[in-house]
Amino acid sequence: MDTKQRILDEALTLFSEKGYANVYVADIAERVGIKAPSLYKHYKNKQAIFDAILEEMNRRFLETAGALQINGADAVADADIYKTISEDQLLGLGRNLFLYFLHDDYTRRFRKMLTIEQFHDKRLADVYMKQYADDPLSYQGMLFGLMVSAGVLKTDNVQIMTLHFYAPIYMLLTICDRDPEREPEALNLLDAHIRQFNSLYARDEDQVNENKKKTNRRNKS
Amino acid sequence: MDTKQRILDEALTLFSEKGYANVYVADIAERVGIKAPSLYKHYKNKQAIFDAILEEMNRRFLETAGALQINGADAVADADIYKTISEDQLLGLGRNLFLYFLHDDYTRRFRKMLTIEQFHDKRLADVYMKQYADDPLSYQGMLFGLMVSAGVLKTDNVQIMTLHFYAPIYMLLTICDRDPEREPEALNLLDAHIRQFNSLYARDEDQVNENKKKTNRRNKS
DNA sequence: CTTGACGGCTAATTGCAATTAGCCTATAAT
DNA sequence: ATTATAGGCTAATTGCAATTAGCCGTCAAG
Repeated sequence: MDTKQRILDEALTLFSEKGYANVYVADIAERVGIKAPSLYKHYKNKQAIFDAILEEMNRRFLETAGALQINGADAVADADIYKTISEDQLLGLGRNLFLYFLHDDYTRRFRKMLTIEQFHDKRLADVYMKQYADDPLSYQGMLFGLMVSAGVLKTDNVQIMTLHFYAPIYMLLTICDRDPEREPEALNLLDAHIRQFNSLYARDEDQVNENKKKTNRRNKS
Repeated sequence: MDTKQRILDEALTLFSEKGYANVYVADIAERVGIKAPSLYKHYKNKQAIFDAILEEMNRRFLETAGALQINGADAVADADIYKTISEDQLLGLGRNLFLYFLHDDYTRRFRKMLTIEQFHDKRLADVYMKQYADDPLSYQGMLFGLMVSAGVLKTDNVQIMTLHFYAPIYMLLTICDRDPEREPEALNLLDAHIRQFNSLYARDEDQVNENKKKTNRRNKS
């Protein structure tokens, strides 16, 4: 069937486990079920395989961008959600993000490969930073900005609040990447983190009620 | 002079920039100012150089353990410090940790090498985790535990509070490792993070005063 | 039915980089 | 003064892994 695609897939798996230099073209071929020279019918050379993976990753990334959701509802489309977000919804947001990053097969392998090869090629460092630092921070920063405007969360500095939300998620992710057995422990910490985050940043009760009234009024009109 | 040591030093620099597999024995030799075959007078083979770096790192790590200080005062020895710690001292703690990790030449190169090679060898993943996740969390957890007992900071969950303090530092560190030009930006975020952390977790003013009285009383007796 | 593109194979070839052989000098110990 | 050792060099050697050459079967288009 689609040998060309299978090559990319197996190559990504191997690169993510051992790094580009430690993977032999023959290894990739074997996994695909062909001999090494046959690979060259599909790709010019080993580097071309690597580059094709990068391209595909870039394509998928653009497709997926902004597709993260809160409990099935499209996050950006319905800004009203954030006016009454509950602790449970915040938990959902964090868990979705964490589990998507951790379990999505393509994402996970790709992240590991980036981690290994990032100092080899500045392009990769940039992709890594964008995908795991800048983009999540700016996306969530926007969400939290909405929540703060709505009075659901309270802070002087949304950027730092976002860092407080995301940095622990990022750190737990790097822990699980290195040692998958620690995932249960990480999930517990994740929940505890988000609950504590919520109680630190949630508006006072007065403000909650105030806000609910406003929302009700708006909904009636 | 001490060629054997210079080999380790140059090798570490190269490994941290390009990864073990992409560094040629001849590169290391050139940097040291000798020819490749001469290296074998000092080390059995390339792998032995790598292993020697690991050993040396382990030795230095044990030496340095617990040597982190708050503004020059030994952190662990004088637990009283934490009873009246100020925002500035907290800033000092965070900056010291961050700048030590980021600028200490040996630490920085070693961390980059670990990052690149961690999936190649489980030992390295373990060292990385210990050095950049578990140890900092448990060390700071202990400090924060003292501060909470002393009533300087307030929380239900010291472990999560520690994560809230350290995870952003860790994340900013990984950003600067990949792109040193972002260090000024990271330092600003670091300060803002710690100030916000302090205002989120600091005891109420009542409790401050309460605590100061107690401390004074204790000091007088 | 034949032809050409596709994709597979085996058997070279190539090229590089680690390592070894073997030699040479300086110096420190006997 | 002799000699052994440490540490450097040049010139092989080795070995592996990427790549190329060249062959073959299949199958779809004409």
